[in-house]
Amino acid sequence: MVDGTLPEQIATRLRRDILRGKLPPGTPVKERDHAAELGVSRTPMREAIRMLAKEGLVQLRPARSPIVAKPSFEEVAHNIEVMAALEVLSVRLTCQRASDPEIDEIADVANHMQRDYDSLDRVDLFELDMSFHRAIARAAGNPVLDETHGALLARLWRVRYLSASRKRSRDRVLRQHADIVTALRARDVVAAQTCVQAHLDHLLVNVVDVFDADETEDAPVEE
Amino acid sequence: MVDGTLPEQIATRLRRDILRGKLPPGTPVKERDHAAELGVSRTPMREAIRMLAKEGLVQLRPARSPIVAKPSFEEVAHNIEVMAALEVLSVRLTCQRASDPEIDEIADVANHMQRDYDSLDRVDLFELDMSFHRAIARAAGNPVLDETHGALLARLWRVRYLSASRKRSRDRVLRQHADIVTALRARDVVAAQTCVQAHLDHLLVNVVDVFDADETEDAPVEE
DNA sequence: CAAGGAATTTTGGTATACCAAATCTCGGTC
DNA sequence: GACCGAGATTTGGTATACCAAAATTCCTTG
Repeated sequence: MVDGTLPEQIATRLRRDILRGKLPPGTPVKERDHAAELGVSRTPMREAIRMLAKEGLVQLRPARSPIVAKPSFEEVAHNIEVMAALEVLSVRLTCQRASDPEIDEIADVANHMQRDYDSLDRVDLFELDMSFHRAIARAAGNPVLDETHGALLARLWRVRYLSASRKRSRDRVLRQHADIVTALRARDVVAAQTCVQAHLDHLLVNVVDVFDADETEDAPVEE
Repeated sequence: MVDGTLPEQIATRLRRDILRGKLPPGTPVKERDHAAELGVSRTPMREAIRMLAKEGLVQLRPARSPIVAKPSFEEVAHNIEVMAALEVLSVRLTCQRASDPEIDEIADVANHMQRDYDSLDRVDLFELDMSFHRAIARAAGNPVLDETHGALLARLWRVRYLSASRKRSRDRVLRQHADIVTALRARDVVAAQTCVQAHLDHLLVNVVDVFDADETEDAPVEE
């Protein structure tokens, strides 16, 4: 988890601060102040901010302080829509090209997640779920697909972090993961695509819940 | 075409040099030298190089000079594979959600291209073809899709630039564009997706030709 | 003459200082 | 009292200087 390059370390630090809520949406991210606070120069801080911008966590504005992004529901929905298309492509390619051991790697993640579901905390499980999706994208054997998918997945960090807190959908998530693995093993393209699409559709539903809860909470604040 | 920000100007300049062959693949891109040559500092040059890296034109290496990337056929094929998935998604969303005027914008590009095909030079036509694909991605009304697709399209600049020289496929390209527009107007999801997929499959075939010609030419050079 | 190591040079990484534009504030005027 | 403008301040953009790591080269030694 320890990154070598300084900008990445800074980005990791900022990312955590944003996700933990220490830097709420709308907060300006002034490169001078944050650089001084972390004891680094503006140059690597600048680069770190660009990274976060690429991930969609902060929003760059011309001749203006970048601010912590507050993704609207529409934006998140758009992200998921694209990600679904990429994962549907992934499972098709995986069914057609991947070797059995490569599919086993996906299965391993799913099994690990299922086995340790009760003993791990939310964040660990959240990381495992991300790993599952990454494994799917990687198994397709298309680096461009993997990279593009990874960029989108990174953008969903925050909202997925929130929706991971919901334990209600626990059984369904595990079941869907298992279904996907089964379909991949059977090389059943249609079934795999259907399962993946369903999985992400449910993610979208969870996101709707998160946003609903968030909005009813924000309403009285009159931002 | 005039950009305000200095890093973008530098990136544009470097991009042209790379595409024109002034900086052949494998050439190290030393930020010091190029910055001095352009009369700018290393800071914006640095940022420009990162941009080109994101576009896949140069390849960053840890503790090493970035070099001009030489995309292998596999990489290009992987790019096209992902782009096809995104455009298939695009036309589906466009059929389902776009307004008729939005579809008209796509048709305008296609018509413009067809009308002026003989009076424009290769580069202009190439730009128009890119515009057509961009228009498709934009009409879907999903900014994330548009942006992701745009990044991929940027990566194909070089190879598409080369394959645009081939006049053989002229009629087919125009016909396919027309077919896509027709399908979109009819809101025929299946037909539109089929047409788009076929269009990109043909692009891949053109790319194969380009690479074949390139390799038989490279062979005696013994790089 | 070859092989290994040390020093030099090259290169990217980082820090700092300067600049220009945009914002905010405060004072003056209508 | 409200509005407009000039100046001060804040902020990102850019240039430059310094540093540390890595590659190369040359000298020394077996």
